[in-house]
Amino acid sequence: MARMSGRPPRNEGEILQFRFKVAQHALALYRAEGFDAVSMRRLAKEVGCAPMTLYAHFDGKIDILRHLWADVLAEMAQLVRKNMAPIENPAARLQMATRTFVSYWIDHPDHFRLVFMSNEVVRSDVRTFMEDEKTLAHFQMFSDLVRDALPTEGDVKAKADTLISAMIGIALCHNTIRDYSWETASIMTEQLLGLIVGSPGNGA
Amino acid sequence: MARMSGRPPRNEGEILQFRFKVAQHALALYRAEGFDAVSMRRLAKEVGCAPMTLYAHFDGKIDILRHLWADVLAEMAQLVRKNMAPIENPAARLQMATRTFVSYWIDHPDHFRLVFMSNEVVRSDVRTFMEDEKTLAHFQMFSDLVRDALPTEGDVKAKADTLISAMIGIALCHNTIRDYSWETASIMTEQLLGLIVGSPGNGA
DNA sequence: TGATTAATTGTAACGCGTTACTAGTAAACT
DNA sequence: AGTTTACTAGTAACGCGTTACAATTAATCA
Repeated sequence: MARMSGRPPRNEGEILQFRFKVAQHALALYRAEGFDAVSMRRLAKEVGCAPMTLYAHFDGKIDILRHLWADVLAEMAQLVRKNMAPIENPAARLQMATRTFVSYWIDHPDHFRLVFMSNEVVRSDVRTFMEDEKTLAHFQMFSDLVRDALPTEGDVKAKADTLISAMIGIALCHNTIRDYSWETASIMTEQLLGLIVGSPGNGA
Repeated sequence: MARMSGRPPRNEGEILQFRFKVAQHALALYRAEGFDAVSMRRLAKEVGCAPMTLYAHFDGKIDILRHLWADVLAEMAQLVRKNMAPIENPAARLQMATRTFVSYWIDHPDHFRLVFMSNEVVRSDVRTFMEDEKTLAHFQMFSDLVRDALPTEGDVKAKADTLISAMIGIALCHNTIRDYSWETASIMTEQLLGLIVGSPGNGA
């Protein structure tokens, strides 16, 4: 066994190149015509391959959507950084970051739906989100902000994670549960910031 | 115009009866075989009507899913109340409620997906969630808990809403973004409770 | 050249949510 | 009875994600 003849396996560079090409088209499609336009059949037509070829290169649709997540998250992170740029004070920086983060997802419910509400993600153990370190860094950013804003160190990771989850939760509630008359998002973020920089509370 | 002949419109009671019957079957289907089993065609077969008849009585699938939301939320609220029952101290009651709430959605990711991640909900102005006051009361419960646990009054609504959003956010993050190594849910809820009863901070 | 193997294509199918439209039935009227 | 009207059943269609499988093309060997 282990014959040496026949067509050789595809170059690894070519594999990545095709995946990138598909991701590009998917992104363009999403940006131009929205979420519903990004279908496997449509995407294949756009790329110029047969619909079933996509399944040879991706595990399924969510495997393609992950690239869109990364793009949207990058856009969001860039906006946060831009709004923070002129601010010096650490607490004020954290405040601006938090406000921008929440506002972004409320102002772009379609993006929120894409990133945080793509169904079929809950089940299955397939890795879903962090395809590379860049995406992870967008979350890490808040850890740094919290660290800088805290008067005393300790609980940085816990507070940052709680902050992130809560921010996403605020966006989720505003975007989905519309009948309930929520308090303003800005008021809620203010509450959250009180949680971070406020009580000395627990810790060593 | 306005002829008096012909078959009279359906009795309002019959309308509600049919809707209730469908909701019952949908619920049984969901409880027995999970989310994916609740399809329009399958549900119609279960009810004993043609698939298209459902569309004469409901706006679409999400209009049926709303009844499942109500049921799941009721189950959750009942569990919260049961766990709170033996506790007297207001702060401890709030703590138990918060923990139970978050744990419920983490322990039942399928329920979470059903209630908070049903797609197609974001768009359109159709009322989505609160079909009756009972569902709303499950959220109101936390307002009462917060009020009782607060040393001084003020900001009850804001703190309760922030708490609810944050709890849901924690569950969402745990259920969807698995690659990121989140802090424990219990630690996060503890952080949140610090937000409520902790800092005297803002307010009158 | 022909053989071998990888990759792609094509076609069909399944069930899904949803829309449109036609035919049929049920209950009131004259 | 016959007519009018409200409702239901039925059928077909569209595009969707996905699986399965046969047919085809492409690239490397001997």
